[in-house]
Amino acid sequence: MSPRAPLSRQAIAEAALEVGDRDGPAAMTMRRIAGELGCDPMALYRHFPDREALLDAVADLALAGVPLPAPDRPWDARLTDLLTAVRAAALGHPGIAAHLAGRPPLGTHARPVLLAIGGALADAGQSPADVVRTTQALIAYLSAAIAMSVRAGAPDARWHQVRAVIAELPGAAPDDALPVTGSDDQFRYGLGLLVSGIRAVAGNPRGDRR
Amino acid sequence: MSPRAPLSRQAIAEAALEVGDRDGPAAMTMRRIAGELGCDPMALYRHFPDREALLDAVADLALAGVPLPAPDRPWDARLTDLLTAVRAAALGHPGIAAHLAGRPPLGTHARPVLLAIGGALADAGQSPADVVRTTQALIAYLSAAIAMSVRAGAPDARWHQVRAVIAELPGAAPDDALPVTGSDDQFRYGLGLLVSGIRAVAGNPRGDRR
DNA sequence: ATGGCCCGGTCTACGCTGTAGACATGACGG
DNA sequence: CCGTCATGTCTACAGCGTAGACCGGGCCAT
Repeated sequence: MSPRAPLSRQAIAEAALEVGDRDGPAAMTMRRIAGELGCDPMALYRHFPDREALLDAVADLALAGVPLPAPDRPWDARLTDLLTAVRAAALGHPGIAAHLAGRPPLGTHARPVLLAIGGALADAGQSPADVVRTTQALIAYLSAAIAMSVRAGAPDARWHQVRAVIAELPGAAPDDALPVTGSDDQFRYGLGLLVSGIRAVAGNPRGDRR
Repeated sequence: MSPRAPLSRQAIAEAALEVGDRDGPAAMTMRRIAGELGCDPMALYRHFPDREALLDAVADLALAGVPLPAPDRPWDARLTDLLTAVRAAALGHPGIAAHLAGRPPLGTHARPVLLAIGGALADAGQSPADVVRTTQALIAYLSAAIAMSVRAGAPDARWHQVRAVIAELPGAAPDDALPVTGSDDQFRYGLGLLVSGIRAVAGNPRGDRR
């Protein structure tokens, strides 16, 4: 009696994201997603060529609504805000954070973010070639950092062992004085390293707008 | 007639790596690996609790034989060499590079590498807490950069689109003048950014040994 | 009005997956 | 000689992605 709204890429991706959010990335199967929507699994193939494409759409959807910084702020502030916002958006769906690591965001929602990053770097005085290089480096850091940041209780706690190994270095501090893997503190620090590196190479270190 | 050498974690991981190398990460199924070894699939479970554990061992194995730099060289040279060597080792098995991205290397073969990185950073004058932070940042960059570096013909060519998007920035150079995603050049550049950042923060910028 | 066509959704079925649980075998220690 | 244990095998199951045939209904040219 309720003939259900027609499917769409958007609606499917949303349902998939909800499933993944609730039960982890492995739960995002065609059958479970279809169940969430109350339709036949094969219906999904009318909108996506295969499961991989659907998962790409989910990753992209997770980036919807990332706020873009005002373009009149200094490039380094814009850069920091952008990457922080992307990470926050991804962590808003902790169940699929790991899923994002191997899946660079390139869809509709990700493009403006990517372009904003590039714009900030251009304002830092980088050449187009360096903008490409730096953007890729930032995305690399960002995506792996997101994967690290799944909460400690998540099924994949592998990353947290990095800390344990380093704690064995001679002269290391007591374990509980070390920063937690994937913490906000940890992320900001790494981001700060990259921004410092960019500043050291850039032609516009003061960060004025051009 | 040939009763086959007994299985072992090492032998199984090697077979799995060979399968993944040859036919891609999705081909590393319990049945295919067992087939490669000429044994029953269930035999693998006598040596690994489940498939995930086996794949962890594969990731670790890919890092076997990474050369450690001489400890009397400056910290930044050691750092650069280490990360470059890890990347080279991973790219020696291009079929599974993507597989490594979400799977930080923490096993037997990876530990000395991790400790060497930590040692270099300590020599750079970092506090133990900063060593942990920086190491994690480096590993984050490294693992995603490896995932980016699978050759362009690989099944997962997603990363290469980053370049295309950035090429649309106003004033960008012609597409073929931009660095190739995941190239050696690209990797070195990002690594250089991080090292510059470390140097800017470090207490021992000249890189002398302590 | 009518015939054709296509779009979106459904159904069935196939080959493959990870792995639980029972069983065989052979080595070893008492 | 018997029990115990480690190792490898076999069978079986639930679940997976998806190919291919089918079906209703809306659209459009005639």
